[in-house]
Amino acid sequence: MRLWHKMLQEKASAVTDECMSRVQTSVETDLLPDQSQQGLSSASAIPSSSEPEQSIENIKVILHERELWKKFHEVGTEMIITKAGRRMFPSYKVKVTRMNPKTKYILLIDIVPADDHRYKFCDNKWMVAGKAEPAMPGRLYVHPDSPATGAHWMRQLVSFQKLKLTNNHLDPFGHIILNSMHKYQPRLHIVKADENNAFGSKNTAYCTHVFHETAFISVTSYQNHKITQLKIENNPFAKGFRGSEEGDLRVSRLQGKEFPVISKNMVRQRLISSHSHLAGRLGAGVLAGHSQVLSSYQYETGFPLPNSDPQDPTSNQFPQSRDPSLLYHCFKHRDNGRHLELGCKRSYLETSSAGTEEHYFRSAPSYESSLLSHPYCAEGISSREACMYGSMETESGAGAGDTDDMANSPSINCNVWATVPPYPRYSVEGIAYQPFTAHFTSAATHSPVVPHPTTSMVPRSQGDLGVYNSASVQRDLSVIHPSSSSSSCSPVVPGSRDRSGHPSLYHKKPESPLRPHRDFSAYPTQGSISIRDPLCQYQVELNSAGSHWTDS
DNA sequence: TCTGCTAACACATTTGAAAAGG
DNA sequence: ACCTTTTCAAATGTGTTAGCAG
Repeated sequence: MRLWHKMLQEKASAVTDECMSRVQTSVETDLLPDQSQQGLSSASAIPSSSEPEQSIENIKVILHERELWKKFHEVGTEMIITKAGRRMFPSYKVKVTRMNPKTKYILLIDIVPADDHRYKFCDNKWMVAGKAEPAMPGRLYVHPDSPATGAHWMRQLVSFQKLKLTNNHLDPFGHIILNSMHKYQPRLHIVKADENNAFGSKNTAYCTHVFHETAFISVTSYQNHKITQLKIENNPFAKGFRGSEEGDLRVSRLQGKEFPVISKNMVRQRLISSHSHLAGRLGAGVLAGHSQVLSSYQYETGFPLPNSDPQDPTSNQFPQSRDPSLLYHCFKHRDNGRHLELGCKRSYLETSSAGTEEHYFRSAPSYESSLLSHPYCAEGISSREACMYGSMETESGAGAGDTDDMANSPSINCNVWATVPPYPRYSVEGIAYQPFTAHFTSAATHSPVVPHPTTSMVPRSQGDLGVYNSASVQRDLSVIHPSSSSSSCSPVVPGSRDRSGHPSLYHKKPESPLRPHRDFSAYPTQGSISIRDPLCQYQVELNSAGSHWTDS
């Protein structure tokens, strides 16, 4: 952690003292009564007296369908990840207010590890099963409407429902890559577009909002039957699995039987439930109790109750990004009873430790700064689908669990776009921000990690998808703070320029129209990235020594 | 044997183009 | 000719399941 802190300081070296002094690090969970009644969770930054009323830290974000999220969260949200990519459900939707109606903003989401553990579903509970796998490339999902004016964002719900999760490390579609059986925390970033409708320059202000009820464990198949039932009950696409009250009639219908059939998963779940339930209450006679439990649907929740605060911030210290390579993508895209073993070391609940929101906010490092250290340009964006930015950059030597340094870190939360490489040892080379279809070879030259899809690989235009890998996303944004919701913001640091003299690393021409349907593309502009070609994927490799997730 | 992953499957919803109507 | 509404097929999203692999 000390190394991590040092690196942050190095990163901040390019930032003026004035900038540092103006850093807005404190954020506040703000759940308004009326919003609570609406089932909305809001997160807003503490307003800065020196900032205009509609400055970025005043933006309020309300999580849509918060009650539904809480339902899942109380049971232990699981999100299916597949090779082809799977949507999240509940989908991430927010209501944004207090934006400057005329200012243009870019909304994006990233999903960062919530801790450095690998989990397994044991005894109907999520338990730590070991150390986490190396983090996947930290991709960002940029809302397809970005950039858009505050009036646009506030007009209606902002939906990220088309965000997809995958476990394919070589995913060519720009989906967010996750490891199965790991816990993750989605985060929303609101970035103020600069004068060029871009962000990435030093003077880019942004804020980050985290709703802890959106945390989830990624799985390739559902582990907790309660989650399955919640999904079936609430997801329209799963209506086909809604049977009668028993919920199994469809299964029997599919199998041409006249009686309900208990699926394997349900049997597993019920056995697990009965095992734990009876073991706890009866201590014996498990077999005798099975039939009763099978019919009574008594399940134990795998996640701790809300009050137990499984997303405790102090439990979320974990190494940051692990892979040195940085990738930019942008291309168009059409869019068991076996768990009864008792070898679990400690429960998922136990991995959390007590912590306060105050602690979280005060100790929050500047993990956003590097997220924004890579260029984004929405020029030419014309896709209804989102752009995704990802990073495979990693940090070696950064350890998990060093909470003290984190808590004691002074104003390192300088939320401005880095104008120099986040870390001296990293450098962007071999700029490959070229239309994928036209510069395949060139891009491939610089990107040995992610395969370069040809146009033939791209499904028909169900969605135009841009993928951007943001350096340091994993590294600097990985520590999740478990308040009911939280946010952190930054002020604008005016007058800054990137190394190439451009006002920003990512930019969009001011005249670029805002359309409902957009195509995303990116192109290099002397070290900056912009988006132009709807059928492209861009990759940039950071020149950095390989790093590994270490415990140091 | 245990555990996790994948592909195929059936069903429901969404999407978008074509047809119909005003 | 233009616009709106309706229709319908294809695409997409979903959980389940059997089988495979380490």
